[in-house]
Amino acid sequence: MKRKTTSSGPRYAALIQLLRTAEELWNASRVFFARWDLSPSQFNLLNVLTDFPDGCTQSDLSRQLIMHRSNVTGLVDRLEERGLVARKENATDRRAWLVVLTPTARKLLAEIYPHYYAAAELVWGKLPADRAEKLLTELAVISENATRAAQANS
Amino acid sequence: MKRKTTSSGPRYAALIQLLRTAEELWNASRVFFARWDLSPSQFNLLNVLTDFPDGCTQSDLSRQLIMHRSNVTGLVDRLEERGLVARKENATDRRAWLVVLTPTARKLLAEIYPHYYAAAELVWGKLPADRAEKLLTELAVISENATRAAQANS
DNA sequence: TTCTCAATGGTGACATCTCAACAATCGCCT
DNA sequence: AGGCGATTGTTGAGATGTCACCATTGAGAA
Repeated sequence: MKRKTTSSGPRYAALIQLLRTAEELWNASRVFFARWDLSPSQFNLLNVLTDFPDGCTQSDLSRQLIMHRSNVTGLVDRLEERGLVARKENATDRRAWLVVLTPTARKLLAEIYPHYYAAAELVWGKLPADRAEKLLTELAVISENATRAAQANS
Repeated sequence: MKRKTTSSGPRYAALIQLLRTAEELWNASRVFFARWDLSPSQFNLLNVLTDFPDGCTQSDLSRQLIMHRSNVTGLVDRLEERGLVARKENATDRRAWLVVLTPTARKLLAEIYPHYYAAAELVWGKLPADRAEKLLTELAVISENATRAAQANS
């Protein structure tokens, strides 16, 4: 398995490494939530719902989770089958459902959160809070740049 | 749409933001490569292959791309249909294919790379090289921590 | 040599995601 | 009131990803 050494620009290589790291983070979260038989997307959905005690439209959910509406359908379907979520009829808008957490889901989340907090501590490790904040700020800028660069037509 | 204010630990919130940013980066790369009708995974596969002029086993590819072997099958299938990749027989190991780039793929990559380099410049923006390097180092540590934290059973 | 164990690639089942198209409904404008 | 464009959720096609299982092949131990 011979391997050539690449002589690409450093920023190009760094970008690839950045994407790689992003992927690993996501994979780690997938492994983490597998303990409760949840996917990261499922947990994110439940987590978002805790902020909306009165329920949340599927379209709202799709915006919060940055995913396509059609994807929310199946996600809610499976969570509903497991009894973690319920679709309530919406009196003011007969097109839209109101998705709400069930007590079962609240119990499950209460069990998960302490582990998640602990994991967050482990993930950030000894990195001081101000460094972590700076890292997040820089990452946010980079992410915006990436979104803009992706659509540039040059 | 009433929204409660969450009072979770800052590191927990920061972790969620980190994952969110990682997702946005990945999405941006998806938009970017759509111009050439490629998915990020397809580009990554082709890009890895440029480092292996003599070809590469599908298992090797799966390790390089950090994905399951069975996923490489379909990925190579579709790239082969498009004439970007070829499966050569392997004399020394009759189980394994040797996946190689076609001239068409090399031409396509030669067209993409300048755009990719330019995009990398845009993505990193004014961030000085030493800051970028530090960010990547910290991210790598975080990623390792995440992988470890995901498997912790406490 | 033969036997056993590991590695390779393929398949099927399934979750997750996108996109395009669709019917139902809403809301606004005339 | 009527009409029209936008929004909502669903569906189907298809790519991407995991996992478990399988037959074939390789490689080393008995």
